[in-house]
Amino acid sequence: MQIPDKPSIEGLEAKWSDRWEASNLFAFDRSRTRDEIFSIDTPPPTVSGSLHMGSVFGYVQTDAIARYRRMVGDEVFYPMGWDDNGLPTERRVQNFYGVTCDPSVPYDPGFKPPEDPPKPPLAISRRNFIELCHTLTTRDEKAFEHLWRTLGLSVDWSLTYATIDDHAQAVSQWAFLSNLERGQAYLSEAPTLWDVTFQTAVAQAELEDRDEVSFYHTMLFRRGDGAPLRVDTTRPELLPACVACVVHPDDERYADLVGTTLVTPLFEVEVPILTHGLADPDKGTGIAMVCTFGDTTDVVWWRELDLPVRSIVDRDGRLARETPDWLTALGGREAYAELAGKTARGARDRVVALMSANGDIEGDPRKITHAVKFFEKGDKPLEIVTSRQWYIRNGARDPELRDKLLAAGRQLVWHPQFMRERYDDWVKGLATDWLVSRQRFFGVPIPIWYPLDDDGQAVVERPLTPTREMLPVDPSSHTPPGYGEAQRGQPGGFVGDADVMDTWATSSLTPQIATGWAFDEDLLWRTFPMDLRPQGPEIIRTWLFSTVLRAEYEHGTLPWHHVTLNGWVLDPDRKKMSKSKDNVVTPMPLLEEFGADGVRYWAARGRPGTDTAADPKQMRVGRKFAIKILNVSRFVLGLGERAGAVPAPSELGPRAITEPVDRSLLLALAGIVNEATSAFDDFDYARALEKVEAFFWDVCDHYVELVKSRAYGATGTQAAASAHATLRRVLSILLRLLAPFMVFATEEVWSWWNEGSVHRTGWPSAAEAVHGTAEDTNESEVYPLAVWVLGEINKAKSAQHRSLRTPVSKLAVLGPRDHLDLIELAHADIEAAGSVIAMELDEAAELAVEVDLAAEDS
RNA sequence: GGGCGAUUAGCUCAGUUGGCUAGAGCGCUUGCAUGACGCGCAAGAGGUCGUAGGUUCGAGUCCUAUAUCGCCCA
Repeated sequence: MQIPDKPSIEGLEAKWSDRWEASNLFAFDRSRTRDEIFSIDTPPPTVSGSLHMGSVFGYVQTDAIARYRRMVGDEVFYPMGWDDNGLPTERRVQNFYGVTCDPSVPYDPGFKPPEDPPKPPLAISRRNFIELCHTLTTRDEKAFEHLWRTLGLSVDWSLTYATIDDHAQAVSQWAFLSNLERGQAYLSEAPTLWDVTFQTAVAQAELEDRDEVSFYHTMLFRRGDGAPLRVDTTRPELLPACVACVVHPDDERYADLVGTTLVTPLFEVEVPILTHGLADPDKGTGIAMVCTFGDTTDVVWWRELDLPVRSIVDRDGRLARETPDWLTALGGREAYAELAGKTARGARDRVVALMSANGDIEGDPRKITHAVKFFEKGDKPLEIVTSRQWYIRNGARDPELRDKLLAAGRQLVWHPQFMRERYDDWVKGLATDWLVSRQRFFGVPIPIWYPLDDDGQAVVERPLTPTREMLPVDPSSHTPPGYGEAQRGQPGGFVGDADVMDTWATSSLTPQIATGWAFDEDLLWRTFPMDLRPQGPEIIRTWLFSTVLRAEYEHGTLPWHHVTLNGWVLDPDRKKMSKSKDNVVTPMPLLEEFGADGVRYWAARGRPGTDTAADPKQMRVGRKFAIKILNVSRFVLGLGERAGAVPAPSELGPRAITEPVDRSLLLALAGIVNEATSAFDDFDYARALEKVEAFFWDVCDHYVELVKSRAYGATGTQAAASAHATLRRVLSILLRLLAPFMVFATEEVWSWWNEGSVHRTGWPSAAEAVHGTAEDTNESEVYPLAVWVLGEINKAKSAQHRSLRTPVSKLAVLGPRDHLDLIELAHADIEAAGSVIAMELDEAAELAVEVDLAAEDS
């Protein structure tokens, strides 16, 4: 046995993570069967994001659960993934290298990114761009893996996947094709929320409302009788796209105008006045112009009132260059020519100027603040354009499916339970099917081609699909079955769908990707449906929901049995961390300062679902805790090495435990084992840690002090042996109870006196704690009573500012007979620990202690 | 505007189905060189449990209202 003289936690992370890796300690044994396996659907972190404490927090909590499961005998399937496909990566590549993707630029096989990001950015080909994405994500993934290893996450690294890798692409495409075959995916030309900066469609789940300052302009429309009618709008530039005006059906001010028509100012287009319940009589003049499309309400009016499409905003956010053919009046065509090609904002200023000059605007613009829809990653308001996009049905328009999904949410066990409300709210609030196509580059291609008719027009109703063996495919470089590359773009040939899928369309399949669905059926049935999905609460509506949806489609089951939701990490001032506030705390310096166990301790103290501040003070507590584990272990294990009056460890069997104080402590330990176990079984790692930690410190501060003299042999070999055996048993059990949290300190200590890793030993049981000792529950109070008496002695010494070694010339313990009997059982330990010269027990109604200290200077 | 959560000692938080004088850590104060640890040990001060009602023999815990903060969604 090698016990260092001065144990230290420095360097334990590197030492043990290297050994664990070398010995494949956390390797998954895929020969085990489903009932023996606990499988975890680790949420792949977005590697293009920064490393911050939020990344650490939830993953540590999950790791604690994984380690517990492994110790109770489960074979833990615990893969890590990287979420690297999608817009965040594209954006990071653009900023990092100073490039933009221009699909019209030819591929340059020898391309090297510039040393310094150039301004303006360099336009590069799609293929070069994607290569840079791969380069950068590979690099980012290494940084993440290093962090995870330093933290001691017990994942099996051989199972690692990335959402852009070939396997994930194949799974994603295969699931999409399955959805298509079953009619769950469909192509539709419809008004689509469009981000003009990223030039892509976005889905409902990616929307964000932001308050924007805007201005109401009062425009004068002309009634049939020539009289003016005031219409308020915040978007006068959309006037050429006006297709109707609506008023509320109960609004008597306009009742007699309903059914008549108005002529728009400046452009002189005749539009009907219609009624609709969504027209708000209190907004502006109570009469709204309907444009295709200014906002989502316009889309509702357009659909429900059966209005024509008169679109003027192009996909780049500018007004169409060509003058629309529905503008027939000469003045209108001239006015439009001034707007063509302008941004929405520029066109607005110009159209207001033109109308003011014409007398078509009344009064001054009025400032208002209203909610405007944004793409969550964008910084310009969304436009609505009509385009052909792929959708997956999600229950928004299918009550039967919606009910199934709600039932699935009830079947899933949520930790904490109240989080389920957010899922229910989301499912009930779904307005549109899930738009999955994106007009971007670094993503999983939609695995579809379209035949071209004799005129070279795509026949979108008859998409061409690949076989499973072909996956993953890139329709822009692979050819559909039965066609040759020469037919690409030719009449009678084919054309590939140029779009990629939404990143969630792949991320929603992490259970299928990880467990080998469609490609490794043997692994699938051993690990699916998975046991646990840990994740953050902010992605219930996206990730969790879409994963439940895909599993419902593919398997008709839940993807997992349990979901744990971690809380937010707040900055030390309890504010939400975000890059814009510049209060993001990065983990590596903290790991260096407090050690992985210190940081893990902080994370594991965060209750499930509860927001927690990234508080270095808590990490310092964790660091001291880890050091204490080393030190107390050194004491316990060092006892056996002393020659002389104490027994060798090999002589310590269960029968060595003879002292009532020791048995009493072990009874308490048995209770702690039970509490920690049931807390863990309920995924409440924090409660388990709290209970065990409190007991650990109690043992260090009270039990050890109480029996220290006896352990050194002051009252004979047998009594010493009882203390040794008890201390060793308690240490062994506590190390295992703490192993899921303090992974490095416990492993280090374990290695001093055991073969193998503490992380592959069995979780302790209450029976083990009291094994071989008479379970006399009458004795359970011996230890706490003895600690209480010793505390009273200490109090007396402290009150007189005396050393704790000051002899007690006389100690009188007063109390009821049954209590005195129990205290008597610890008589010798109390005397030794309190330096008591004479101790007497006197019967009394109330428990009390009288302490006489020896004279000061003796 | 709707939903959910939080509100307990100066700070960060426990308090599991209502039951004893409401706990811990940090910080603070005062001490202590004891053969694991001074990154330690002992003792102490510090709270009308956001507010107002209600149920109950009994409420930090249950109910209602209200305030403040946070998150999610309109």
